[in-house]
Formats: sequence, structure tokens, C-alpha cells
Amino acid sequence: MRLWIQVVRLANGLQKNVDQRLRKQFGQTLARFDVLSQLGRVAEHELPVGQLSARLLTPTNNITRLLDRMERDGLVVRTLSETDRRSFNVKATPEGLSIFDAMATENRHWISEVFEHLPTSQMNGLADVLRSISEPQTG
Amino acid sequence: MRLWIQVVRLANGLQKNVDQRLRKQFGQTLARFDVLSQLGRVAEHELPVGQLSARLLTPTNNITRLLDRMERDGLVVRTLSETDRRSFNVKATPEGLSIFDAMATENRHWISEVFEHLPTSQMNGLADVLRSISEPQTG
DNA sequence: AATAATTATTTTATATGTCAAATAATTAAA
DNA sequence: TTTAATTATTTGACATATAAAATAATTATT
Repeated sequence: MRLWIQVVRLANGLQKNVDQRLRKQFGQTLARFDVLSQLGRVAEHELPVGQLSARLLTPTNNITRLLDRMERDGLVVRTLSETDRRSFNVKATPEGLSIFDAMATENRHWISEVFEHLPTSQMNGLADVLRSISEPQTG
Repeated sequence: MRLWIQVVRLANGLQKNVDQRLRKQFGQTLARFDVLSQLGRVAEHELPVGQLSARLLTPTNNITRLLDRMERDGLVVRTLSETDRRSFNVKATPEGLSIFDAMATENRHWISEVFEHLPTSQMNGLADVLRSISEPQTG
């Protein structure tokens, strides 16, 4: 069964494609886009590092340096939590949010190009398959 | 349409899962597994670096250091090409092949567990979708 | 209050990925 | 046959990912 290899290739291809476009057109990466997209959808565009990493399905230690560089580049700021001195809040800056909006707009175009030629029936079928596969490994 | 995000998550989940198991059980990574799987399926288990990178859909400069470490760990050897002094052949060592066989066996189990519960009809549907999506972006 | 366990984050070390530039050998052109 | 262009691979600089250990603050226990 080489089906999974095809799924992986499709996903990797999509990600590479998006990452390359983000690099060229915005000087940003997919990882940064993911961070901003999480911050973009919460109140105050602000989250504790731990919650951010949980939303990204990635361990905390994995995004510390990513945040370092994003902070250096003015996309986010870290502020001490007022209730827990161990914890930092990460907040998207206006500049970060504005870059994110631009990236998100472009991204929607790219993705819809890829799925444009896919009939609705197949789209629904794909959604079903994803549900079937994803559920058992939840957790 | 967040369909593509689900595809990406499924694929990333699968890859992370496999990578972690390979690390824990064999002290190897998915990237190394990919290299060995390509070498494993050609005559003499040997390929020029360029052809190897083409098969892995990754630029040559991207696997140079990977090969350095694999050579250091005795999984592959690099030998000068006899016909082109710019070119190196990468060959899997007996040790590399033996580790690969063990990894491939385990890998088949893990993957079949994931797809085990998927009805044949959905499997075929997924294959169709993959074909539809993949064709336009071939290249 | 002192000790222990837990939690949030960073640090360290290493592996993999990106792009651009360097090196060196081959082929093509003048 | 010198020069120029191409090809194969490596190197350099940096970004992202992994695991394990370190820090430091909090909570729980005694």
C-alpha cells in the first residue's frame, strides 16, 4: 500500500510550494505563518507560549527560537504574564498582523488553485477519508 | 476550504509518528530511511548523488550533509565515479541495508495499522483524489 | 516554613531543511 | 587550445525540528 506515500508527497509538495512562495514574496516562512495564524484568531492576538505551542501541535522548546527570531524581526513581542512569573505571553505586533493578512490572502489563492479542478464529490470523499483515518489516532 | 490543512496534518502526523518510532527503536531518522529505501531498490544498492537527490525530490545540496553523517555512522559509503571525476556514487553498506530491512518491516506494520480501518471504497476514492490533485502540479 | 513535585520556558546539542555561492571537472564554442 | 558555459557536488549561513537537561517559579505536602 503506497497510498500513504502519496498523501505524504502531496502534503509535502503543498507545504514546500507555500513555504517557497512565502519566502520569496514576504521573506517569511511557513512556521512563522502558522504562529501568526494562531495569534491572529484569538482575543488581543496574544497567547501564553505554552498554549501557542499546544495549538501548533509542537513542543514548547521547539518554538522558543522561532519566537526569538520573530521578535527580533518585529512580528511578535513577549511580555511577562502578570499572574504567573514563569510564563510569557506572545503577542502579534501590528506589523506582524499586517504581514499575516497579506500572506493569508495570497495563501488562499494558491490553495484554491490547487483544489480548483477537484469535483465536489471527490472533495467530500476526501473529507470522509480524512475523518476515518484521523479519528483512531486522536491522542 | 480547510481541506488541505487536514491533508497536511494527516501527513505530518504520519511522518512525525514514523520518525519518532525510527528514532526510538533504531536510532535513525525518516530522512535516512528515505535514502536507504532508494538505495535499496537499485542494482548494487548504489547511485550517483545527483540521481539519489532526484529520487528524493530534494536538491543535491540538501543531502550532502545527511550523507556525511550516514557515512560517518557506517550506513553508506561514497566512492569516486570511474567515468566522471566530479561525481560520487553513494552505496549502502551491508549494515545500512540490514538496518533498512528491519526499519521497513516495522514501518509496514505501523502504516497498515493506520489504514487498517479504511474501507476499500474510500481507499480507491482517496487514490482518485490524489491523482486529480497531483497531476496539475507535476513539474 | 521547609521540602518535594510540578509547570513554563529556555538552553544545549544535534539533525534536517532552505538558498546562494564556491569548487572543480566536463563539454562546447571561438 | 584557450575561453566560456554547463554539470556535480560541497560549503556557508541560517531556519526549523528533535530530545534531554537546566532554570526558575508555582503548587502541594509535611
